[in-house]
Amino acid sequence: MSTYELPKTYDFKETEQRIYKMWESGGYFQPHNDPNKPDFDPTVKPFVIAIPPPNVTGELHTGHAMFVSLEDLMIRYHRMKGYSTLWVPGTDHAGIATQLMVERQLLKEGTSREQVGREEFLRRTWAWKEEKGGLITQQIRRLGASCDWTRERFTLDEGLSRAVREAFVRLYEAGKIYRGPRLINWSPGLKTAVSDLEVEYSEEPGTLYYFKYMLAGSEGEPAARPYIPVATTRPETILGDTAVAVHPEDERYQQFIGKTVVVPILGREIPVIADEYVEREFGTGALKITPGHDPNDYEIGHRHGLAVISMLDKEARVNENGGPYAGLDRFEARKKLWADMQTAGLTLREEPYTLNVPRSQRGGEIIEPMISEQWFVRIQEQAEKGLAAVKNGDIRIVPEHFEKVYFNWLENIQDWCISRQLWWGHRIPVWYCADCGQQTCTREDPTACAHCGSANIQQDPDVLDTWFSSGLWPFSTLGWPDETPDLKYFYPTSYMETGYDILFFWVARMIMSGLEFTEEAPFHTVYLHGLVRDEHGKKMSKTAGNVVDPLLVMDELGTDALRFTLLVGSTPGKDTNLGLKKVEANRNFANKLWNMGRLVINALDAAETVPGEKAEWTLADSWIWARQQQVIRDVERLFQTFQYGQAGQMLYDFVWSDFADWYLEIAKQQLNEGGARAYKTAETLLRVFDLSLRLLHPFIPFVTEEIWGHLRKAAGQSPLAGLVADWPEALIIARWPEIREKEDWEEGKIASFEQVQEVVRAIRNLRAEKNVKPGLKLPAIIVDASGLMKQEAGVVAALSNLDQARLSILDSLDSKPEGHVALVAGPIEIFLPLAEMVDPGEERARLSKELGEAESHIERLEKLLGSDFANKAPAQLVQKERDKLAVYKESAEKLRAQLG
RNA sequence: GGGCGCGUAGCUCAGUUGGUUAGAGCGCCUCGCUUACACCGAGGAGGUCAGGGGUUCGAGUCCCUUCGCGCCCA
Repeated sequence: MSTYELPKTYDFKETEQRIYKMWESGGYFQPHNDPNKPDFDPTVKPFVIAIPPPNVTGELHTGHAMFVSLEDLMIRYHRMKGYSTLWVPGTDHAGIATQLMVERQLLKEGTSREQVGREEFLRRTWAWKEEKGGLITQQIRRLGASCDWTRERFTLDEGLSRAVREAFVRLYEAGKIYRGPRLINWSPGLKTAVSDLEVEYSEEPGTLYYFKYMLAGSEGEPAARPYIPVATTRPETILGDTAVAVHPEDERYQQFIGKTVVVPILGREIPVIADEYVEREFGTGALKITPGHDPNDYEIGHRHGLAVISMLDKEARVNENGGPYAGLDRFEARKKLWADMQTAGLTLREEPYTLNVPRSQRGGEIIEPMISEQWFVRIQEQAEKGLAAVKNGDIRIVPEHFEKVYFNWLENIQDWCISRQLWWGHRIPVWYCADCGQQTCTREDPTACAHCGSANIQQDPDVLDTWFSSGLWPFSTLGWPDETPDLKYFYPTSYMETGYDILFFWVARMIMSGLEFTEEAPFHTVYLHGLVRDEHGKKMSKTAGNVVDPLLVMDELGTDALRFTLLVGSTPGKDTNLGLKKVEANRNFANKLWNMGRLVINALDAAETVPGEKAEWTLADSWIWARQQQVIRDVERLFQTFQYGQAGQMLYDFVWSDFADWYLEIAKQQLNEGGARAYKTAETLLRVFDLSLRLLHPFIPFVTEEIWGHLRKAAGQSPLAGLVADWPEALIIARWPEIREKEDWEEGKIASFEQVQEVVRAIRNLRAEKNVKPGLKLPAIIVDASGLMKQEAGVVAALSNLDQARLSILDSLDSKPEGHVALVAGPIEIFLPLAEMVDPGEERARLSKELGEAESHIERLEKLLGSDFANKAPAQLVQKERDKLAVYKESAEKLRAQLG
């Protein structure tokens, strides 16, 4: 009979890799409707996500685990709904990170990139990428990611490089790109420009230095000469000062405006200007202006036509403009200059002050604002289009409040510095002619200057910001600029799912690039998830030692457990805390499902043959079915509103608290009855469990696929084979449960079953309270006029461990039976022969307490129903409260009778 | 300086368009290895939803305000 033996504990280690291989080799990750194949049907709707490409140098962290879990959930859900689903995977070349990696390696070998040369360096970097670059994609596979690996891309591969080239040339030709000296963020360690977004500001203790800007041309003793007191946090930049600014209405300095002052030590004369930017309350109210080394000063300098002096070189050492300090490091120069100024009597005082220090996101060195010759994209027009796309609803951001953040950034955007002084990346496709000095920018590498024909041309040495190529990702991965079948069918993509921390870095740039190059929004929905933090909400960091390694978690507790933990309890856009305890609980959930599967499979044996007569559904059958329909409706609604966490929680509760705790226990009884009842029960078990597995599959794909496979096989060999005949060969491509309209009978059955639950709980509660031996089957008298208890006697007896042979169910009872303890559950009374185990005083106290509770509810509800509530609240709601009141009144009456 | 978010059980967090007895996991207490599961089952304790005010028949949920914490932008 029993042909199916499954181990008692779900073995995820044995299962996960095998299942993943089965999926991948089965081709299930590829869209079922493929525009490159002859049977392509253009009317089938696609659902597409472009993966946020992880750094090719990267190793799996919880952020990856988060986005993979979410995107795989979205993808699997849509796949099951019948969309032609495509999830495009790939990696990002990560200019700085990768270059650093290889440079470190070279350093170990005692050489450097400069020594080996550009060509050799790139060869080594590619070699490194080929060798180690696949690691992250393997790790993403472990998470169960159902992306189409046959379409995997890399930002530096041939196709994507062509897309980058095309994009650059188009912008260049349209005059939307320019080269020039501007103030940018310079990383002296990496010796490259970095993006504003790659600079972090940290509050650090520092000093505010007060000193004298002496009025030019004044005579006499230095101590008596007029001066403007100025405060600065960076005295070394005095060497680059080109003005002193005061507020135009500041009475203290009125007489200085328009005059000139003398730069300490250097002796240059610079003007005193008036600008409203100056805060009169800060420092001395007079501000030194260094346009070459401060963004705000740069602005002011621009307004006033001031000279811009760069006083630092690429390694942040003082250059020839620093006079006697030339050659000194920026921090040494600070000390030396200040000391010299002290000697010269130009200093006033020093105060401790908290600085906002710009530091590189990578490496943490102090970033230097510097004037540098770089390439920029004119961003204004693109930004306006990007704003419009969200404002007019072409793109929706979830959660909505990030729209404001997005608007705010785009409204204040600066031209985008796209050149980087690196070697690893897309080289800027511009050649300079040594003869005529003109630039040549073409789609194919030129051999001669486009202007004078000279062969004496040289390519710009810089590469493009990595985000330039990432910005093209949603369409470059589909073949753009070619009008490939993939691009035509799958573009625009559907969702862009990523962390809110790269809303500006990436999402905004993709939107702008998409609109610029394809004239379409690259996706219609942006879903942003929060950061993954440790158990106590702290940011994970190596120094704090609280980093959770998703690979170790998967080793110990399984991929499904990790995924479910990340998905459930997290809310869009909000940070999530990841605690191992939670993962463990979800590991247990997977095991619970496994064992439910074992029970259901065993139950199939109970349905020996297809019975001749038909059995009606029992109350429990109707209840679990109605409950599940409710859950299907709710889950659908939650998916539509991106509330995946809640959907998962709801499924967890349904499966564990309703299906396992109640229905399975009742089903065991029904199976024991044999015949048509057992058959019908097995059928219900199979159907409800099947739907549960389908609903859970996007959350926990491995365990559901594994159990479902066993279920399908076992059912196929049973008399219930007809039920599984239309199941596909794998759960991953099974159909998502369809919503059915609520039918009239559902609410009534649910209410009746809840009445049964209440009676059972009341009896269990009393047994526990009075320490009745767990194994002891008690006789009982139940009084119920409705007929429900008579009908459900078997269920009540089994679940509350009553002796059914000694269970009498009466319509009414004139007086309380001797030697019994009374329980009241709404309109139903239960009498258990426990009087001898119970102290009468205690018993009265228990009943009085219950009566008190009922009476307080009655009072509350009568007051509520007597108020405006009855007139103003929806009728349905008022009726609900009236019904409740009736039940409490009935209970109270019964309890009063007991207390007699 | 501007903007955003958060404060719910001992801990970590959920909580639909406001609907009247606020949920989960872990932890804690009492029982129980009953042939799906001890990665389990049954029962229980534990909350003036940060404080104050307002709107409403009704507020954890909406508005104002105070306090505390966090993030983003300048």
